Amino acid sequence: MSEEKSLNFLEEIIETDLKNGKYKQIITRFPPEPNGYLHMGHATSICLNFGLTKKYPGYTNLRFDDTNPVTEETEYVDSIKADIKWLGFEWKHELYASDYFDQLYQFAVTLIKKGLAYVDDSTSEEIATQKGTPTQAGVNSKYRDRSMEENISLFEAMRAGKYKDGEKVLRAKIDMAHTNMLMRDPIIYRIKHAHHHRTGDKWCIYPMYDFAHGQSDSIENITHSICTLEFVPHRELYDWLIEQLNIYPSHQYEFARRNMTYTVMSKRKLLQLVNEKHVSGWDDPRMPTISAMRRRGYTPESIREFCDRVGIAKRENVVDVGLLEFCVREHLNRIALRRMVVLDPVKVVLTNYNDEVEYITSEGNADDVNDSTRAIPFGKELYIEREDFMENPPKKYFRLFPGSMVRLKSAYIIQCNEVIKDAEGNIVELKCTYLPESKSGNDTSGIHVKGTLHWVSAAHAVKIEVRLYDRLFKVEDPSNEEGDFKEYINPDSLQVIPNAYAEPALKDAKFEDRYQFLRKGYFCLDKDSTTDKLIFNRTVTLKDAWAKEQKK
RNA sequence: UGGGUUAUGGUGUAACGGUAGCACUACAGAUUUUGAUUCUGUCUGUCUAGGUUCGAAUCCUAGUAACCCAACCA
Repeated sequence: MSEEKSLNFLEEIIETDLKNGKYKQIITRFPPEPNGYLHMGHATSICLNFGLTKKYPGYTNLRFDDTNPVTEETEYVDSIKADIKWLGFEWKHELYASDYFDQLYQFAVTLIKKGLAYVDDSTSEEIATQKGTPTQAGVNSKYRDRSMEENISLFEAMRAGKYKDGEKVLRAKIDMAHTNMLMRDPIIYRIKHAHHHRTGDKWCIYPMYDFAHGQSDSIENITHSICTLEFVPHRELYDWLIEQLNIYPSHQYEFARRNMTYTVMSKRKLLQLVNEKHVSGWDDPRMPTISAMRRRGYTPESIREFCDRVGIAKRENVVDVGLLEFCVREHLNRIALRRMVVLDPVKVVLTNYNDEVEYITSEGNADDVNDSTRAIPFGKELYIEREDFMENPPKKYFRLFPGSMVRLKSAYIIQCNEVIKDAEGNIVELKCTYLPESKSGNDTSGIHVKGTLHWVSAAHAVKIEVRLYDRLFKVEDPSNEEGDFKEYINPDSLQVIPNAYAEPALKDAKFEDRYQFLRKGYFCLDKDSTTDKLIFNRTVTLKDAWAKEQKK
């Protein structure tokens, strides 16, 4: 039953820690900075951090890393909370690094008193020069040897607002010749006369990441502080500060960030796409943000499944977006209601059908026992998909062509007899006959056809708008290409079909429902819909063996 | 000319000195009133070179490659 699934490296560490009695429970945290929307990379981290404390005893905090008032906003706080909840996770405590500003200030004072921090008057450029390079040792600042008393009073003056932005900083006193650049007297406090989204104007000095993150972890007794690989060099400083401050020893562990093909996954790049209007906003359905994927019709289940299948490790990776699509198809196939919509219509007239309207029944979802069937109007005039008819079909084409027979889904078998064209030679109508004895459910015709088409009764068709999305970029790894990543944006990533023909049942579409437009893909209602005009987003296409066959 | 991290099929991830497995993809086939779903099968892999060992993806040595580090960002 419970065939054992292998553990990832973090689960191994945790199981060892639990087994050794190092911890009775584990505490993790998800630490977003509220300066942007969450994306699939964050989803990985969320599933990891919250998933770990679902699997093992303990809990996970949500902590906003809000130490830079210039870039952070409440709008982002709200969106982040909504996204985590939507993904299906619950945090134990909602916390903010800014909750700890008083405590962090005291930590800084402690460091100064121990002779391990000093106020530096150097300019930003001077400090950068002092740092040296990865291959050259840095040099000490001329302010490095100020007395403890002087440092204390200068730091108090910084806090009191006596200085302008950039005039002074507080630096840890470690080693300017250290091989780890981060240990070369890192800046731990800077002056920013800026309004903070939570603390308002109480502070004009703010701690840097390195002097906030680890300390916040420690205050919250985080046992496993999980972050991405680029923070590996920070771990030495993280540990050094905890040791010097003699506070609860949280530990940092790093895993490789998640990348996906045909998209970009950095907040900076996503912000550019939004600001430069390459997309309509953070929740444009083509974006890899959680809010965009929600709007597009992805389910939390499918995203969690994706994260689970990909797993975590420490090596660079670019996951095939096809796996994400597989996961969402797998879930949607189970839950989506089947409906028929013709995106690019061509009219079919059944010459031997009378003028009455007949209602045929069809299943909403064959896999769902609770789902009821629905009645669909059928009549003399119908629409089918233009690509489902060819005058001169290639081999293996088993849709409609002159003389051929196909089944109309849940209805009758029809045969094409005549093609009507306009002056320009465009096909405007197909005259067909239907086989009365071939009705679905009691077909006595004895005829087997290879093709089954979706259709909509012309007299009952409901006009809807359909938005088809394709990958946002033309290349697998836009960040790794020559030049700017925006040069590789796919110009055809959005295709709007203003007037698709839908069966009447779709008039009652609900936002929370998922639909499969037969043979066309999975769709959901978009928030731009009005009562006059329903708008549907294509979440993902169906697998298309015919399209593949044609490429050969 | 520094420090750190990582190398397993096309992609992602297992194997913890003992048969290189799983999933996605690709390909072939069966079923199908969705060319969907479902089912079956096939292909492709241990960065390189040495060494230790009865036996190495795993241990040792030497290379190679990729990524990260010089923001008063996180």
